[in-house]
Amino acid sequence: MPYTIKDVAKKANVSIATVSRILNNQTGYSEKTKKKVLTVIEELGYHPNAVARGLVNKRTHTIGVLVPALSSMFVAEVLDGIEKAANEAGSSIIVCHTESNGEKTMNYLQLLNEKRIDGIIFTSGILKDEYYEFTSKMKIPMVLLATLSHKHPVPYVKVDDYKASYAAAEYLVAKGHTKIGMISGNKMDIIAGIPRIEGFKKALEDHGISVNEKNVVYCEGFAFLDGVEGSRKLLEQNPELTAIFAASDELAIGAYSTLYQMDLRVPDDLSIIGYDNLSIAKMSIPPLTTVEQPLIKMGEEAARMVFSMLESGEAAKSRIMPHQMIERLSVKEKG
Amino acid sequence: MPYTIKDVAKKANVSIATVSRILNNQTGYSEKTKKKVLTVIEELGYHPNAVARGLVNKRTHTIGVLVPALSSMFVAEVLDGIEKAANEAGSSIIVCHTESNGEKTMNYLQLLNEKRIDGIIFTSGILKDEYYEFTSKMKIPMVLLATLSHKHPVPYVKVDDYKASYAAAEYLVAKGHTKIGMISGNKMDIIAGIPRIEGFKKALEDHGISVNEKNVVYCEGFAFLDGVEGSRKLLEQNPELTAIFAASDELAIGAYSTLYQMDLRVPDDLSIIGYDNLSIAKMSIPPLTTVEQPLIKMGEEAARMVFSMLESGEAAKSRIMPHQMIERLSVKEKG
DNA sequence: CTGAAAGCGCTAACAC
DNA sequence: GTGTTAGCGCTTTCAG
Repeated sequence: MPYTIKDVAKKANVSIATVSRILNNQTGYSEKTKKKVLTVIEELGYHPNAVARGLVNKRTHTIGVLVPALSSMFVAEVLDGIEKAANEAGSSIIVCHTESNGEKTMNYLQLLNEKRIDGIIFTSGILKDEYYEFTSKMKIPMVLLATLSHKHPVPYVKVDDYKASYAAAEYLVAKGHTKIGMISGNKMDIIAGIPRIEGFKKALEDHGISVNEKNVVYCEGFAFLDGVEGSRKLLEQNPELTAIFAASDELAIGAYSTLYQMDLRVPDDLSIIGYDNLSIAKMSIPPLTTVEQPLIKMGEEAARMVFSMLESGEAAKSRIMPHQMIERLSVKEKG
Repeated sequence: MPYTIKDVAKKANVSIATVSRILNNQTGYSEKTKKKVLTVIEELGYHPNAVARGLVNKRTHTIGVLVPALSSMFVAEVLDGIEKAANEAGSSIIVCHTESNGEKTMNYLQLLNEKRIDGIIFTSGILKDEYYEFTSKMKIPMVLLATLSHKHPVPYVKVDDYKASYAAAEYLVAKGHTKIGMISGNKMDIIAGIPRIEGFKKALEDHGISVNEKNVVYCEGFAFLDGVEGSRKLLEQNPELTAIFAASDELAIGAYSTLYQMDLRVPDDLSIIGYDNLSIAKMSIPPLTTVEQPLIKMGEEAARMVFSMLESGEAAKSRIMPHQMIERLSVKEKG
């Protein structure tokens, strides 16, 4: 049984109020009693009970983080940033693995609500109406990470997918490519799907390259396997491509695999550019040129936004984080 | 302001005690009042405050997970399993990123202590004396994951590193290799370092292959960069190797990179076998043959052990999880 | 079957 | 400066 504030008070011959004041370094006690109390605390190895504190303060110093998948490198990096910033702010994170499943998500939201967490970070996925309604009833700060909502007024931190994709496509064009294909994620995905496809198309158009529907292939998601299938399909329907833009690094690495099986070399036979700059990007052979999303920083930023909202009581304003071209060896200058 | 049990009681014309009984489905109320109370709860959208509950029950339904690095695929998978099992048991996880740093770890332990978490999972790293002393004072279940302690009586769940490495080396031998090198992790690491080295050496010896110190190279850690450097060094000091055992998949992928730069082909010029079976193993080119640690299952198991200790009050017994050879294409039959 | 009341460990008026 | 006391929202005796 851990010691309580009462034990400290008794042993130091003061009231619990005094101990509390010293603990929260408020005013209203002499240097002398402070010293005495601190000594007792030290002796006892006393530490305040955060649960009790939470009950009275209505602050648990814990935030909830909802992620779609835990064993993805994307999520891992984002979590890294969130955890870091949370820790600096004296808070902990509870991570919830939603599998992008509506029911699971609602259950987690319920759980987080009961635990009276201070804020929520909702990562990459669609913010459904029911989520929004529930969380807005909770009246705690929420921020969207690597996603956004056109419908609900929730601040977000993300990269500009449209522009980043535009940049990727333009990079390929600048390297002399004109027959460029794209392996995209889900075309129903309003966040990471459509904008990247549009950005890609627009860049080609702006450079006088006509885009045929045969130039882009739509996958289920953004995973490795989608990439191996997607690239196969893309190459079948359009064998003359010299460069491919993959909407995620995993997709790109998937493409590496099928190209290898087709006995095609990157970048000699085909150039590839990815999106994300996950750790696999530099581990692959050849190292993958890609558009970086500053995932760790984005996580930090999202967490900081939650804390600032908590303090100010005002809605934070959304942040578009800068993307960046990371040039490695998977794109070859053409001609 | 969320509704409280009082609001429910008042609206249902019963006492809070009755509401509490119904909430915890105990006995001592009529079907009729139960129905009435449940209706009110529904109408109000009432949900009990877990913080208040935690204060009286001394159970927060939260466990703390200490991990050395967050953006590692190894940790991501293990977390996946832990989260899953915790969720099934109705608990949440607070993840703490220690960076294998003693001070940070102690701070986290302190924090977790104040938050009155129900149990701890300590993942891959050395359980220092000070950690043990602190946690044993907390008097809550702790289990070690992918690590163990010879000194302190803490249950663990892990693979048998010695045997798994033995198996890896033996596999190479069975494929006809006799000039086999190893890229090991830190040789000071009593958990993941030494046993793997010993298992490797023993396998070779048992098959009549003498092991020279030139056959193994010691790295700082188990990361990609260690692998690129380690393999370079290994090949320099012993150019006639035909196969390499890397003590982690990341180390193996690092080796892929330097081999590629040296214009050596896997597996034609050199066979490679890894350890872990992370998701990169199947994404690499060629797909990596490796010894699997069932990371997700290990995470689940660790969590379940914590909960069973919580219920029974007794120490769980440690579990050695089975490793498994995953044959892919990075090892070539020789001769 | 049901309610009153004490108490979990702490904070925050409010007194002195 | 310091102590007393009333909660925070809930569970749990103990009466009835």
